[in-house]
Amino acid sequence: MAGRDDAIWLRPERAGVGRPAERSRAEITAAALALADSDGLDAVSMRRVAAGLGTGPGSLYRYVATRGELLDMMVDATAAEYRLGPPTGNTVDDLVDVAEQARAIMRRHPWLPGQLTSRSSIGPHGAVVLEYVLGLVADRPGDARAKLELFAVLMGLTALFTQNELTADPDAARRQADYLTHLAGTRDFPALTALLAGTPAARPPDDPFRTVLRRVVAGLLGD
Amino acid sequence: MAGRDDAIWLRPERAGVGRPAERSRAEITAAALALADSDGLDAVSMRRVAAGLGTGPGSLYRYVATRGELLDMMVDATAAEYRLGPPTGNTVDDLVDVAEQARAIMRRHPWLPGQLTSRSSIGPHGAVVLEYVLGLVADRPGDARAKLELFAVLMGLTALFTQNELTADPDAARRQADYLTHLAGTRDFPALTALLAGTPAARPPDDPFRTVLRRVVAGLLGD
DNA sequence: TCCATTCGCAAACGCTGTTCGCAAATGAGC
DNA sequence: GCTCATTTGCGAACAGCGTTTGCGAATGGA
Repeated sequence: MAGRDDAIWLRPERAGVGRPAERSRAEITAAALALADSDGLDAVSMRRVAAGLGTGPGSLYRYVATRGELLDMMVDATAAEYRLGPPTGNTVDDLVDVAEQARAIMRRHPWLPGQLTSRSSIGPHGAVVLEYVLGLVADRPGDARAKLELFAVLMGLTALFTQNELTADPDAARRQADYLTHLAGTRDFPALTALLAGTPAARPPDDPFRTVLRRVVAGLLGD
Repeated sequence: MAGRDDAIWLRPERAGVGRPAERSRAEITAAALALADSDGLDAVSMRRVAAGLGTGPGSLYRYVATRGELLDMMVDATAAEYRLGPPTGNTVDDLVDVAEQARAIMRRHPWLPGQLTSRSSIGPHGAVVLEYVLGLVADRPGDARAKLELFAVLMGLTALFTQNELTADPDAARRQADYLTHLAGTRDFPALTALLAGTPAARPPDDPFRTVLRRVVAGLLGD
């Protein structure tokens, strides 16, 4: 009965009785994380993770009910990398700082943005970040739904931005660029043609992420 | 030699020589789409799609180089559902209208948001939408990178919102809620506790999607 | 009619997540 | 120190997946 209908965070890691486990959730999570960071998320199969730990795939199910739970644990583990100091008092600055830390973490783990946009599970470490953000906007107006939405948009938008600049598959990007330039050769896409004809923009003046995010956050706060 | 290194949109659908194909890309896409709409995206396996067409899985590879290309075709097919009339002249309004249509389309195809945030392939129908949006901001400042980013954020954010309100897996949502209320019972999460203790907000005053999106779009346009 | 070319299809390959049954290991109670 | 309920480790297996391959059948131009 490994797979309960409770969240994995509510299930006790070790039973007080019987033969003690030889491994821990943290150990398995670390192995999966290393695999994902080096070889991509597809490399995180139960077999590969188990092999990295010197065991069989079936054994992992003593620690985890499903592969999805393992992914949830990986995501939550990255949330431990935040360094959340005391707030400055400027709510927008503090929120943008959280987002900037999020982006730095996502850059260290290129598979993370995709997980944050699809899966939205919060574990012990993620809860600390959520609590911090909720504390930042505690004295602001807005109901629970609005504040949780702020958190979701903050993280989601950061994930979208980071995912765009990482462009996981360079081959797919090239195919896409080929097709768009092909369309620009026709007469049916004048705006696209004009866009691609423009100079390649020698260098972006400054990071659009900060400025866009400032505006979005300010907008969400109702300023 | 079905799998070339060109995008599927650049590969001719039918060869001019030899035995003519019995099916078409559109036919296969329609079958896959129906399967996804009714049984979810996981139901779109090469075997199931093929079975729906009364053939074997291997036969599909005469039309498509990979399953990913089939998914790309499904996504592009949904882009045909946009109704893009002449712009009103108010750029923000027109952009928000596109996003609102996107949300309506995503609601009809619950698997779409997830695809739009992960996969970002543009086909013939998607290109029409892109062209329309680029036309809306043609006379605005900003280089190509900024405008393509605007398009990506517009669609991505809409997908995030829609995905949040669809909450694909109700079981996972319950597990998540259980855990958060559990945390609210401890003393380490005062902001979260306060949030969940608040009244359940009888009814949201108006759709947050419109207002949030207006602000984000305005922010991206530099207003 | 010939023939290059394409298509349909059945079989197979390697991989996946997950389940199951049983032997081994453990600590509590006697 | 032994018993025994309980848990763990693990090998084997299952069903399903995406994809490849080889070959007979179908086609239209020469």
